Amino acid sequence: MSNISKTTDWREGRRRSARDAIIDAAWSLVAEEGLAGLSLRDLARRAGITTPTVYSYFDSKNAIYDAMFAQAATKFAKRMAEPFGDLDPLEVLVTGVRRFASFCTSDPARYQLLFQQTLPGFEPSPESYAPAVEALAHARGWLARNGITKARHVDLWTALVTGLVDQQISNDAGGSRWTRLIEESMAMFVAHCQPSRVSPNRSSRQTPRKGSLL
Amino acid sequence: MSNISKTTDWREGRRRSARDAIIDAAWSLVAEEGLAGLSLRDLARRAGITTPTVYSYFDSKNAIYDAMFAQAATKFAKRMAEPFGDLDPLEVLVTGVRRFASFCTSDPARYQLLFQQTLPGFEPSPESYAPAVEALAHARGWLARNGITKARHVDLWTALVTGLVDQQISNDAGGSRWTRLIEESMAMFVAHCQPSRVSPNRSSRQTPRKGSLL
DNA sequence: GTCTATAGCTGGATAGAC
DNA sequence: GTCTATCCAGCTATAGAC
Repeated sequence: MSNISKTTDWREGRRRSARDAIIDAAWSLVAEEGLAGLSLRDLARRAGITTPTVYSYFDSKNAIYDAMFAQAATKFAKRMAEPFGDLDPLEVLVTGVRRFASFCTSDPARYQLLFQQTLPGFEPSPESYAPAVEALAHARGWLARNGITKARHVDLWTALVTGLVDQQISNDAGGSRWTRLIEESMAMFVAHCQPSRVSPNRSSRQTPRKGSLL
Repeated sequence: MSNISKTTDWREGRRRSARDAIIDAAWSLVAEEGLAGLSLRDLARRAGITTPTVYSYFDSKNAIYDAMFAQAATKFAKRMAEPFGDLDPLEVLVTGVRRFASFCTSDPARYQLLFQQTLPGFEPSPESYAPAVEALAHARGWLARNGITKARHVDLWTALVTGLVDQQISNDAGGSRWTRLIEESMAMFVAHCQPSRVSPNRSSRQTPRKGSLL
């Protein structure tokens, strides 16, 4: 099918892993200096190359941030898409939120890049952004399994979940003061959205699904 | 009581208003350029002075941030301390959270400075920080009026409230997509904390108050 | 592709005249 | 207190040899 020679593939592969090595160095740097503290000098030094060499792989500093965003969004999507096995709807929701929280708290700089728009002058390209929306569609699926499809309730859920994660990262880094509230808060939330629910099956959907996933 | 001459008072007043003018210029700048985009050159230009003159009022750039923090924290404390008139406990809570959200969303840069620890290399001095904790004590009072005093519930409440505000600022600036959920979310929260409550009075406190306010 | 060298700019902060 | 002039450090990005 392809007429690309083995040599070209090989070079492409090398180029790719060199790019990845730079991105890896970038992540380790922002973990220490903060997301905004990324300088191309330090980055080059840590990657074992010089500043101009960085420019042979990335057009600009923002292109580096964009590659970091794309990598993070892809990992995020994969993590959210992992199957749950045989769990009932509420357990799916709780486990999913735990996953989300674990993903976020394990690397605050990554969380800041992905979910807080706080980097001056940077916004991700549509290609980099795409996996992130895909991942959020999964979250909607978790809610839908609990019969929760109203936009108002989805918004309330995003506020609750991001609030827990945000407080955890900002005020108890490394601990579990807020993440341990996940189960209780999800029970509260589901009980609020399904006031008359008796059994945890899908019998009493509040709104008909249109074209939503799951 | 004081032996300070009128002249000295006058000069002190002038010095003070000059400081205030610089801080005002700083707020208008960060509203446009973002909190991290504050440069002393631009600040001086906007304040109608030159860079060295800024240094005759503030020792460093961080001292300017600290003065901004102090001013914001003081305004915050005053806003939170305003009386509520004759409201029942739940109305007090809802009104208080609305106040908090209104304060936060009306100036995102101020919110970022006060509540998100995102400025590289800056942390407020204890003096500047003091009014902020005072204000949070008021919030505890709103909760206590609803019989909510458990640390776990207070944490859940802070996550919920900051999550709503955060989503509002990040994803619907200028709108009300999340702030309009305040009443519903507070009802959900209070119902969860007071599962057996029948009437909205203070009859069924869950935990005895120790030395808490109100 | 990788280097040395450096351009070009902006930042915070200071010296010293007035 | 306010200015002009300037220092020095850091940054992104590029030119050009190899």
